[in-house]
Amino acid sequence: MSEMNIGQAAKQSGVSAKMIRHYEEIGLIPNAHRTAAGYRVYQNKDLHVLRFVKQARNLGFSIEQIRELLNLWQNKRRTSRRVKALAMNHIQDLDERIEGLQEMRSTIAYLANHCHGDDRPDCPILDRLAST
Amino acid sequence: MSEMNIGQAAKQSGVSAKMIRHYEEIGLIPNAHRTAAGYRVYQNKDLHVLRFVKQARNLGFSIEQIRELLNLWQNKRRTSRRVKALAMNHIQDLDERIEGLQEMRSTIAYLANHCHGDDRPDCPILDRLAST
DNA sequence: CTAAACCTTCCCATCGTGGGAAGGTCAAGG
DNA sequence: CCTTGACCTTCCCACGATGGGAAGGTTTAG
Repeated sequence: MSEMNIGQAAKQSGVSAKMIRHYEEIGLIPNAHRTAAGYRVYQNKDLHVLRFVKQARNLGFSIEQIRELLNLWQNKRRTSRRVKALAMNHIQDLDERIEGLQEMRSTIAYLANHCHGDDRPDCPILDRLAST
Repeated sequence: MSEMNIGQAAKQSGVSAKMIRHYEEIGLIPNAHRTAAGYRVYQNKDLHVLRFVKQARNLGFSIEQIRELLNLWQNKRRTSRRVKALAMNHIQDLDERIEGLQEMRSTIAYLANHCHGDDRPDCPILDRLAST
C-alpha cells in the first residue's frame, strides 16, 4: 500500500485533501507526482512530510514557521540551535497570546461575578462596556 | 464639538475609520448621517456606540456577540441574566482557547528543554514532529 | 487659486480552512 | 459494453477582523 490517491493520503496523515492541495500550491510541500490522468499520487515518504506538517500545526506553528522547520528537518547540517530558537520564539508568541486572553478572561469574570444575572436590567458588564 | 467627520470620530473612539465604515456596512452600527457632499457625520451618541464596540472588542467579544450586547444595552427591558449568560459563554470560549494554547506551550517547552540548542543537528523537537 | 488634508467607494491581502460547482476518471456489477 | 457511484481535478467563494491602497471628490487654510 505504498501508492495512494489524495483521499487515502488525507486519511493516513490527518491533513484534509483540501489542505494538502493548498500546501502544495503555496510550496510548503513538494508537488505530488501525477498519474497519466492527472491524479496526485502519494508514497510513504510523502505521508511523513504531511504528518510532520500536521504535528507542527497541532503545536500552533504558523505555515511560515513550518516551512523553516521542514527545511531544518531535511537539512542534515542543521544546528539544533536554530530549531530551538524557532521553538522559543513560538513559545514567546504563545505566552503573549495566553496572557492577552487571560486578561480578558479575568476582566469579564470579575464583571460577571458582580452581575446579578436575574430579571433586573442593571448590569455591570454593560456599564463597563459603556464607560468612558 | 458635537458634529464631526469620520476621522475625528475614529480618534475619539479608538476605532479606525476603516473599521467604522465596515461596522456600518455589516449593520453592527446604524448608518451615519451624511452631509450634502456625502461625508459621514458623527455626534456624541454615535461616539458612545463606537466606544462600546471598542471596549467589547478589547474584551475579545466577537462581532456577533457585540451585536447582541448592543441590542441588550439599548433594550431597557433586558434582563441581566441574558447579559451574564452571554458573558459566561465568552468566558467558556476563552478558557478553551487558553487551555489549547497552554497545552501547545507546555509540549513545546518540554521539547525545547530537552534540546541541546548547540551546533549538533540532533533535536527532540524535530524528532517529535516527525514521529508517527 | 492652489495645495494639503480630508473624505468617498472599490478592490485586494492577510491566515488557515472549508464549501461547492463543473467536469474528468476509475472500478465494480449488470 | 454501459451505467453508477466514488473518486479525482481546477476554480471560485466564504469566513472574521483588519489593513493597504488606488482613483476620485470636498473642504479649508494660505
